[in-house]
Amino acid sequence: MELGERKLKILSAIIEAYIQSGEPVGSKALVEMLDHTASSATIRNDMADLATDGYLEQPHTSAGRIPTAKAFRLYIDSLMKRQPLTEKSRHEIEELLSGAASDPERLIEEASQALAEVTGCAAVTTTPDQQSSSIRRIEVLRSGTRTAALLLMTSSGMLRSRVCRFDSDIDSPLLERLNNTLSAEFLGQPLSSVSLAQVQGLLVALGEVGLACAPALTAFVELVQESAEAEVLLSGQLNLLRHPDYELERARSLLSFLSQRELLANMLTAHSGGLRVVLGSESPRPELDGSSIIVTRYSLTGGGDGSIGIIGPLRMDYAATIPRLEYFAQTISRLLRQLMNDG
Amino acid sequence: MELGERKLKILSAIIEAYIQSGEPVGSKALVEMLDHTASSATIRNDMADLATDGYLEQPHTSAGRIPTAKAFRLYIDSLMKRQPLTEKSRHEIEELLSGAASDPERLIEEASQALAEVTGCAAVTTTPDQQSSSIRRIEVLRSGTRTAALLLMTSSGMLRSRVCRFDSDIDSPLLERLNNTLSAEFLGQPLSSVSLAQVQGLLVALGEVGLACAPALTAFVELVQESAEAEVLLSGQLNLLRHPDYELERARSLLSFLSQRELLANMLTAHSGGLRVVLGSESPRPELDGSSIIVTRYSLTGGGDGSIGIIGPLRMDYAATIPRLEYFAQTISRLLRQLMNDG
DNA sequence: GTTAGCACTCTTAGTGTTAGAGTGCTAAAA
DNA sequence: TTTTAGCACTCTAACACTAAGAGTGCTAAC
Repeated sequence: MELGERKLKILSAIIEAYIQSGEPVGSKALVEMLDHTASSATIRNDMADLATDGYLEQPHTSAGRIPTAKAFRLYIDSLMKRQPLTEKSRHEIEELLSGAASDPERLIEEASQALAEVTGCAAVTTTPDQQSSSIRRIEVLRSGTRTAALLLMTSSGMLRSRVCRFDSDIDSPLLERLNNTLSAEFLGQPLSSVSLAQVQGLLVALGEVGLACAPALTAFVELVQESAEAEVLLSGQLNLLRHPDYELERARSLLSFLSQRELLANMLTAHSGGLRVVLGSESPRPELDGSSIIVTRYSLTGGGDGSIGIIGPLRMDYAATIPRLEYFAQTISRLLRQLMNDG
Repeated sequence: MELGERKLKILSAIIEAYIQSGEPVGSKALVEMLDHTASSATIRNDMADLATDGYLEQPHTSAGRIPTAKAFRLYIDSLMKRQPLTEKSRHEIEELLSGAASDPERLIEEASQALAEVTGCAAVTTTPDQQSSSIRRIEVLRSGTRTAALLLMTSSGMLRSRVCRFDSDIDSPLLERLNNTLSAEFLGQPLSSVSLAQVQGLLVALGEVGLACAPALTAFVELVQESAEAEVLLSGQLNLLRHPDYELERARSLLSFLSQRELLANMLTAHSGGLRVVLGSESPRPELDGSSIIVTRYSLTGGGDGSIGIIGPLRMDYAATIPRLEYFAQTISRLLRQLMNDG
């Protein structure tokens, strides 16, 4: 299985040509690419070997060769020469992100859009994992005779609010009591530690007003859980429709998969760190066949971190895209740390 | 231009057959549909007349006829017999919506998804117009040495929050002063009345701490403006890709148009009330050609109202879809009123 | 191990043909 | 005057056929 140097060169050339054109690559064209260092017959022999080793396949007898997933894997893991970002594109990215909001969630959303734009793929991000962050502040604010606003702030700077309805009229003392109880119980606690059981305990502790507060407590638990789970943001789906490799059916099934946020979240959070490339055909999901996912992680000082990645056709310019994605992750990490540090 | 009764029947039959099959309709098939009340030759003559009047067109000489936009217009405005909702589908809709959240924004979002599911089209809604609603509560809550959470509640029960960064460290007295000032100035005021000028006046009134509060004031104005403008929610875009009338290019350009939320918002809010059907080819937007938009409005007791509609192929089952949409609008109005009334 | 040459295969584009669907027209019938 | 039957005509879709071109695999020579 050891591939000789020439074979590797041929394989690289085929992959790069295929990435560019999307067409099968023939021996004649390869002679040019390799600067006539070998004849077409030699190249054909090597190609035949590469095909039996599973790196190449033929759409039909008299067509050129197409790299298989195995070939892409090899290319991405060792053959590929990363294309360093030009000063100009660094600048462009910097520009796109520096205008972003000071709200961390918005920053990530805007970064996601920018990434989609820069790479021409769909971009997917998760908001920072909040499992390890804690509750910084809780407020229950009256907003009507029977409604209140529930506000939750986490140590990583995320803000979540929702309207909560009570079953009966509420008054200020009730809310004050609720407020104090919630704050006393949960302030500084990690989000992951808030359990329904604990909250039910509070219901008892609140005594006669406990029952009246039940809807708020339920809403509070939901709010905490909602805050704790990383949210998945998807941008630039339309880019996929623009790419010639996606015909309608494939695009539809991919987009349909991407709209199932939980599945997507699992894919993204499944790995611990570093860059990861998942080639569609390697994954068990048939919807991902013909597509490729590149994910990496950004991290906050507070310990939280999140995923950022792109999804596009298998035939993607990895050498240029991967450094871009990494630069995005770095920049987001830096900006978020800045936000947190003097937050 | 007066069309005789038979011609109208023929036209209706053509439209309905075309809606069902998507194929050109021929005279022979029409003989069956009209229960042999006329011969194919007669029908052909009438069809020729309808074609010269601009109601029908031929893809090519030896094909059947396809209804034009003019025909659809006539059909929708007067020919069509609305298909009343069955008890079962009423129930289904009721079911889908009753499980929805008590937060009005979520309710509308979930309704939008349900509508897309029920109609098989893309659904589009706007959150209630907040121009006429007023500020019910404002809170600035400290969340870090230099950050605070800004919270805005409106009379219609909407909740908006955002993180706001200060340029220097903040303390409780500062925030209390800011809070009091904002509340005193804006509580009960309609959202539309909040102007940058007024806020800048406050900056002066706040005296020495005014400058320190500037970021919060800017954020406040942004938050108000953001709350005031109706938000456009889009669901079920994938449904469009599933429909055979949309090939890739048409779908792409439509989805691309739909992603421009401001344009969409303009289209939706352009009319005052009642149901409206916009046939794509009638609109100046080339992206909408071949598509059709049906919009109506839902309303709140508080005076605010919003749009709800669907977007799908021109060849749509209007007779069944329109009553469904109207039922959605009614139900949402009712649910929102319930929420507001004891809110 | 590499190369030139050549027969072979397969795709693609173009052409011709045919069956079928549907029309428009004309002349007769109501 | 309106409706109908009949028929010639047109156009499409499907199929088969052909020729050109691209690319391979194999063999024999270098």
